[in-house]
Amino acid sequence: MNTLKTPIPSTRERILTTALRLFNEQGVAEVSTNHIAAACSISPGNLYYYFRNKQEIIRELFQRLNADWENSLQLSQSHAPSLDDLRSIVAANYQIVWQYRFMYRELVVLLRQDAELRASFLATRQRGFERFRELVDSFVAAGVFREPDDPQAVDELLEVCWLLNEFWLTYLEVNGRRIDEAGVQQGVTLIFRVLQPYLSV
Amino acid sequence: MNTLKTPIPSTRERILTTALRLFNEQGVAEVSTNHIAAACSISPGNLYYYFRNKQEIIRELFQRLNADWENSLQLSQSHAPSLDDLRSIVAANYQIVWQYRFMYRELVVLLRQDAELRASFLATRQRGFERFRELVDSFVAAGVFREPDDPQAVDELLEVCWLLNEFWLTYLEVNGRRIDEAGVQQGVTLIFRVLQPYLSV
DNA sequence: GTCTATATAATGATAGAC
DNA sequence: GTCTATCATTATATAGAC
Repeated sequence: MNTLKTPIPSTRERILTTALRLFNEQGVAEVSTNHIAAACSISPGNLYYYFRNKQEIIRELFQRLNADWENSLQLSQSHAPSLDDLRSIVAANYQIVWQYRFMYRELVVLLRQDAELRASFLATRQRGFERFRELVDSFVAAGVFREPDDPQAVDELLEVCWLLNEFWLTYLEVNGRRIDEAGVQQGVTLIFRVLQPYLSV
Repeated sequence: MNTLKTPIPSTRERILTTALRLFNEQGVAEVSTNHIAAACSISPGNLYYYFRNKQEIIRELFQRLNADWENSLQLSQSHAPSLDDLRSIVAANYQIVWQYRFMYRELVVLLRQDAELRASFLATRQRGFERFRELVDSFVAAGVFREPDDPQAVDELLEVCWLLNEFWLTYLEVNGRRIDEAGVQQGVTLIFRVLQPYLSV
């Protein structure tokens, strides 16, 4: 019955979820393969049966991040988006960023170490950004978003919002703030604060 | 004559500037005390004559960051600040962040490892933020900045600008953009883009 | 102050038994 | 699949000669 309701995670799966948790809690450099194995209650050798090295674990976690993004992008393809849709899309983005927060904390170093990982991450991220742009464009078309005089303005506002999405939770962590639903909501509020002067509501 | 024009830096000084450069280039975990010593063309043992360990080097670099901030705060105490003053203050902030960019890239992990370092960094940063707030308040008083209806708005806008100041250059690095004067200027532009709807100019 | 030599520990990783 | 045993490598750090 356990098999049906809560399937026992495979060893491989436990390694990945444990690694993600430890990386999020302590940072990549602070967590060795030995630590991960110990936290999984398996031997160090066993870990290497599933992954050739630590980098491969990181790479797989990045692939899951990418998959979650792709998934989230699918879901947000509603055709007559409202500001509430924007609100929930932004909140969903924050959730993903939080789930894989160690990556966003250490992006520069992690991407520099692995060209392949860098390429796939940036590609997915680019798609997300463009989806976000389409969303705002549709608001402009619908008159919800008043187009600014300066044609560069929309691009710049988009970039600010995207940066907030990626770094707001890190910023909260730096401040020593416990991250909870309220923290995420505050991040949503900030993005709407930036856009607010252009919203005709 | 060399002594007068460009004094030969002490070994201690060379260790610090070399460590800063390597950390900025490669990240903290990637650079060992051996690497630093080699880049200074001194023996590993000699490095330990000046610093008890790697953490002490990092801590000293943080102290220099703090000193640069304090210094910058002094300079920005002009009494009838204009928007151009704001512009140059923001640009100066970006310069400091860039000079010590490894810290801003890895803030969460670095601060967690050292409570003392964390306390002093957050204290200085808090002062900088409050100085920034005073600046904006003075603009409100002078009528340059139109106070928004929502009383929370100013706080939120300030927080967005501060976050931009701390993370914009990291964001550029993630994008693989070479950081130059233009990149910094773009960061200044973004902050003014956020504030622009409230400026009566 | 600076070096060489070395101690100690941790890490990433592999081989082979079960 | 999982473990034990083991290794090569690297990193931090110290002792003592010069």
